[in-house]
Amino acid sequence: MSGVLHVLLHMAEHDGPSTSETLARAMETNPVVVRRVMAGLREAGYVRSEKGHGGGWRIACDFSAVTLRDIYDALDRPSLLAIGNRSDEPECLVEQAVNRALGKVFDEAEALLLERFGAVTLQMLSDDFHKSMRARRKSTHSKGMHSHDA
Amino acid sequence: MSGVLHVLLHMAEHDGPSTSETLARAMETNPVVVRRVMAGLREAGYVRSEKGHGGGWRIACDFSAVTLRDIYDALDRPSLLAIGNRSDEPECLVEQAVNRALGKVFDEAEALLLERFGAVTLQMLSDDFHKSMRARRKSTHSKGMHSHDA
DNA sequence: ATCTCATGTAATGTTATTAGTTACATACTG
DNA sequence: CAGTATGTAACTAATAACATTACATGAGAT
Repeated sequence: MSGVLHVLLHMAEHDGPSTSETLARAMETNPVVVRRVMAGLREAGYVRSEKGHGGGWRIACDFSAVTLRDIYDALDRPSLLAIGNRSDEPECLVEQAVNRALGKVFDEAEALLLERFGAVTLQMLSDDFHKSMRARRKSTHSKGMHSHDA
Repeated sequence: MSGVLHVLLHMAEHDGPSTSETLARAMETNPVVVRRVMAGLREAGYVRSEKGHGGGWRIACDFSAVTLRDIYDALDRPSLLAIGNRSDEPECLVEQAVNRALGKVFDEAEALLLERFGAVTLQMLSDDFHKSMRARRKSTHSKGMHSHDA
C-alpha cells in the first residue's frame, strides 16, 4: 500500500512513462516486484503499461476520482489487522463467546479503515506533497525528491 | 489475544488451579506456549502460578475490573495492524506525504481498537458465555465445553 | 530426604509468509 | 531484426510466529 502510493505519486510528477527499473530504484526494491504490484492497478485501469522502446508505466486515471480505498481494492484487499480470532466456527462455547466479542471490535476497526481510505483521494496526497515541497523550497532551495531521481 | 482470553474463561469455569498441560489441551497447543503467554498476565497480577503438587494457574483478579485492553497491555501490546508505513522518517517528500495520510488513518484505527478493548470486561465475556451455555443446554442437554475437558 | 509434579526459561526446530531474484517468453519500437 | 521493456513462473532468501526439547527451580507428598 505505502509503496504503491509512493510509486503512483512519483509517476504523476514525471512526464511520460516510467520504467519498472526507475520506479524500483525510487522504492528501493526490484523491478519485478514493481511489476507484480502494479499488475493489480493495471487490471483495475488506474495505470497502463507499454512494452518496448519508450515503454513503461503511465497513469490512466483521474487522481481526484480515485481513493485509497480503490487502490486497496485493486491490491486485492490484503488483510488489515495483525490479529484475529484463533479459529472460525469453534466448537467450544467459550471460544465462541470470545470470538463474538473480538470479532465485533475487529469488524469495526476494519470498517473504519476502509471508510477513511475512501475519504482520501490520490489528488489530496499529491496536493499535500506539493504543499510540503513549496514550503521546503522556500527554506532550502532543495527539490525535495529522491537523490536517485536525478 | 484470542487464545489468552479463551484460557482465562476456562480457568474461571474450573475450581482450583489449572495446569499448563490442561490449558494447552484446551487451546490445542503446547504447555510451554501457555506458560510463555501467561507470564505477562502473571507480571500484571491477573493470574498467579504455583509450582509442585497441586500447583498450576489461578485467577487473581476481579473479572469485572479487568478489560480486554488490560489484557492486551499485559501481553506487551503486540502490533494490531497488518500494514504500516514502508519507512519512518523518509527523506523523500513524496513518501512523507503518503506517510502522513496513512499514518493518520492507522492511528485512528488503532485508537478505536484500544478504546473498544477498554469497554469490554472479562466479566462481560463470561456472562455472554454463560448465557449461550444456558441457551444451548435447553436445546441439546450438552455441556457445551470442550470434549477434551472431560 | 528424596521423589514426583508443576512451573520457568533458554535454545532449538518448524512452518508460513513475504520479499527478492533469476530466467525466459512476449511484445513493441526504431 | 536488434534492442528494450513488460509478463510471469520458478526459485531463493529473510522473517516472524509458533512449537518443541531440554533442563533448572521450587513445592508438596511420602
